[in-house]
Amino acid sequence: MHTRKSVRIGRDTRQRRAILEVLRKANGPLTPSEICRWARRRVPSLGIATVYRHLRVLTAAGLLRRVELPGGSARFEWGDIPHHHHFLCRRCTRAFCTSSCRRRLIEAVPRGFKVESHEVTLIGICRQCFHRRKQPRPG
Amino acid sequence: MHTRKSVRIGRDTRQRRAILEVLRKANGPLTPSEICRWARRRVPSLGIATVYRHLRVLTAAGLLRRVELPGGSARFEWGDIPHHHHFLCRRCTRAFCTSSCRRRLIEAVPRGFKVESHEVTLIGICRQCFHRRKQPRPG
DNA sequence: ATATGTGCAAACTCTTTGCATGGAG
DNA sequence: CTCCATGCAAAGAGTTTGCACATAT
Repeated sequence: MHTRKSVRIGRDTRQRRAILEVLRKANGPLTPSEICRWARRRVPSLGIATVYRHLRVLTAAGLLRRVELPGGSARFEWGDIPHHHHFLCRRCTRAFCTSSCRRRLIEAVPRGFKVESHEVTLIGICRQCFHRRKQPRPG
Repeated sequence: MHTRKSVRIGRDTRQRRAILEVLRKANGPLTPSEICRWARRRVPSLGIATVYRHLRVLTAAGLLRRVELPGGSARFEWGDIPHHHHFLCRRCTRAFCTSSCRRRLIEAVPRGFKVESHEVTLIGICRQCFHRRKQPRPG
């Protein structure tokens, strides 16, 4: 594990390794409870508070990125993947990464306002939900 | 007050009038607590639960629209204004309407996924926060 | 050995719900 | 007069914090 900026990210524990491995294998940003549910396969005693603590520290260090999509909890994804957007399934509420941002996004904003970043969320139905009746498990 | 679809929206009370008037005068979508705070100028006894109940009914009836922006509570705005996006001030967390969506927004999504709607949020600093030191009141 | 991490439970915030009373129709 | 709406309080969900014990370094 390497920190880019020599930022304090604390000790290398089983819990942290489990959390990072879940996120490394995910195909989109995950919520804290999703992360906890999956990481418990490796560390069954893992508490949700520990997940929140790691997510906060690792996000501050730049190793993870916080993604806020409409509707639910904040989600977390690997921090060094290039700029892109997300697809949020209205039915199962899972989020998926889209391909990178292709077009210049220029929105008129009032004079004097400073745009520092933007978030694009596409909302609809994912392929699995389109074909299935039951709500699939996250992951 | 006219309902478009003859949908049940319930009685015309002081509380409802106060909530709708706050939203009619707002320059952007407001959170339930912002709406409650402002509507209490007209109806001091107004409870937050009543605000939530009206917002749910009026949104279901199409009179209001629910706007989910990154970071906080859902926000509500008048339902019949044309398609547009929002500017969210990172500092005071107030949301403002931008001018309408000028460009076609085409994002590549995985095959089989159905895009039904999208949300664009621009994040940055609003003019007041850029010039002021203190967090301004919502509204 | 020592300082940090962990799990549990409690605190907190946001939102919803149950219930007795108030008020619109 | 009859329901529906209201306000309060309690119940739930999601997130944070305090504390005693466990553990990485």
